[in-house]
Amino acid sequence: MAHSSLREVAKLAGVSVSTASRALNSRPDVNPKTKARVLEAAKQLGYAPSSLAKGLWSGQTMTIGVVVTTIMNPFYASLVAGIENGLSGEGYSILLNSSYGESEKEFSAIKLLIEHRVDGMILGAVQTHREAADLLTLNSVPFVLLGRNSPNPKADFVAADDIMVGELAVRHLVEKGYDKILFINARQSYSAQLRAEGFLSAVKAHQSRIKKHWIKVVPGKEDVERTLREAARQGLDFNAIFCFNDDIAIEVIRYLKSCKLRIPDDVGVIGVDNLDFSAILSPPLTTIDIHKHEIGIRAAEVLLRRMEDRDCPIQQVILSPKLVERGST
Amino acid sequence: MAHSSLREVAKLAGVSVSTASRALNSRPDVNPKTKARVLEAAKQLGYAPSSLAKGLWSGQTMTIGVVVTTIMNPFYASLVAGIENGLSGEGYSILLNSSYGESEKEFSAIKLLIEHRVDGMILGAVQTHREAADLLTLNSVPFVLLGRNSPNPKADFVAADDIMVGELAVRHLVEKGYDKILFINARQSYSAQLRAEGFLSAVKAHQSRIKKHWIKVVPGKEDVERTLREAARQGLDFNAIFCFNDDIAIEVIRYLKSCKLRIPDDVGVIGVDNLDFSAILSPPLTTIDIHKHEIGIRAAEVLLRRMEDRDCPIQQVILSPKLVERGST
DNA sequence: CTGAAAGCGCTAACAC
DNA sequence: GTGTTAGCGCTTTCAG
Repeated sequence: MAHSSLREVAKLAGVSVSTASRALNSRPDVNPKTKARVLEAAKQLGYAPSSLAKGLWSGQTMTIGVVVTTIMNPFYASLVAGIENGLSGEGYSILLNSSYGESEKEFSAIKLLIEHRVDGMILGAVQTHREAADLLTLNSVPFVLLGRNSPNPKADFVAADDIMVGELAVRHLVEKGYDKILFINARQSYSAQLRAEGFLSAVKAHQSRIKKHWIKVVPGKEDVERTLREAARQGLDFNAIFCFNDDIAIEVIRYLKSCKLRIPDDVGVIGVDNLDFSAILSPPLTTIDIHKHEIGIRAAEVLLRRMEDRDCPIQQVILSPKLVERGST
Repeated sequence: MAHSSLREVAKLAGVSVSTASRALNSRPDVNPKTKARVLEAAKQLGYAPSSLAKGLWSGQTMTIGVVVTTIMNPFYASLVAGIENGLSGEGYSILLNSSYGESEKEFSAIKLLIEHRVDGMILGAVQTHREAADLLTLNSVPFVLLGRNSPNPKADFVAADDIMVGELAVRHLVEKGYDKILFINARQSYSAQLRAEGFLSAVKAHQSRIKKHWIKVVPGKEDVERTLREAARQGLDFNAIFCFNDDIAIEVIRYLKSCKLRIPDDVGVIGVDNLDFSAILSPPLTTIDIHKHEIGIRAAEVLLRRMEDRDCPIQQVILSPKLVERGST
């Protein structure tokens, strides 16, 4: 026995489909007795109204598409949880797709979501495929970017203030007396670019108290150790490392420990993201909290606003990061 | 400008809807030139076929509903990622809903998913509401349970061998020379019950080498410290703690450290789940890996099998856990 | 208060 | 090869 339709409910209740529909939607103009009969029939059949048919009619599916790199990454998991918090209260469900950081997959994910007629989308920032952007506008699907993905996006987005992230890190390290700073940055993302900008401008601002600084880019966290070995070979005598995120910071700490370097005495380490486990490392990791969960919540809010008024002014929310000082600096 | 329909594509290409449909679905019986014209029109309009209409017709939505406690929990995040891995290759998308461990929310999530006409569901184990189960069977929606939720489930499930989890922990602790073992268990879940069973049977099997043992139940990880304080007050002189999961193990370690107890010398600690951060704690946490990601993948496989043959025999996959020995024991 | 009928976008017979 | 039409499940005018 498959899903039962409104027709079957109506038949069982001995009324017409339209009456059944009215009853189930609690319309005022229906005899209480009839209504009761319909409700009873529905319950008996385990009737669940088809969102498909409803959506086809109303043009609303009550689903929101979400594309992130991968939910395995606790950072994105928090983000998605935030989105859910902001959304499920309004009756929306999340249609989840992963891009695994590949622009190609991101494109097909977006396409798929459009086909599913999601009412809106929240897009974790890969460099969005040109074709994807076209599709989005041609179908005029409301969407919000997680993190700005270009210097001057003409779309709604919610992001951390990445320039400030770079600045905060440097300022903190300087205050702690470190004067030879290595920044291990991630590759590619616009976020990374902005953090480098913030890093450099802060270095300049504090130039009297900073002897040396370097920026090294790693493709992934697997490459951290190799990069640090190289740095050693090149004679980089850093006494502090600013890591693009906590994931990288872990690798850094692991390597430094294996070199018998003491943290924070010989080398200070600071990360970004404030992941749950950061607090329980030893030493506990100093990090910059960019409010990942909050970003998700705000993204949901922005999207809802956009959905309700597609012509409202562009919404660009930039959240200020916060330093969380712990034992590693 | 909203979504364009097949009719608009057809009009722009100067053909009928059926021809357009055939062209877009690469049917053999359509003139190559016509097809090209249709494809061009579709591209120009950014046409994306409506899954709603398709689903209404075909009875398939190519979506799978997933209900877990919360994606914030890295354990469930891994699970969901595993599910996605096993599913997205087949063209399915995931409709995600959280239960936050509340039976009430779980019920509405299931109901919502049925309304969305998901082709199948994967359910993280809360004690599934009676009404929910009825709805599931009445609508004959294929589903798979994550973790068995009762002694003798008549449904497909994929779960860790929880009895063995309990046994492995005890055996390992005994081999390491610990002889006074405290088991900090979780509340309510059937999993917890089975682990306790395994724990007790192993204690019995090794009774010559175990002096004392206790089981304490904690409602949540926030209650760990209080529970350990109580234990101390009661004079429990354990020298090893088996924790229901790594999350709890962290709290335990934190507390033990604050008491200046040395791990693993004064007290051994073992957890369950092998979360990513377990390896980087200090000391690194000995844990039991129940293959969370694998569980997700297998659940996807089982569901696909069930969907393709709704009458195939009940599938109950039980994965053997594996001890991961590290510094905490 | 209730029923009949049209239509949302699509596919698959069935004609031509 | 291509067009016409019915119908998937629902809501909503429009008639009674």
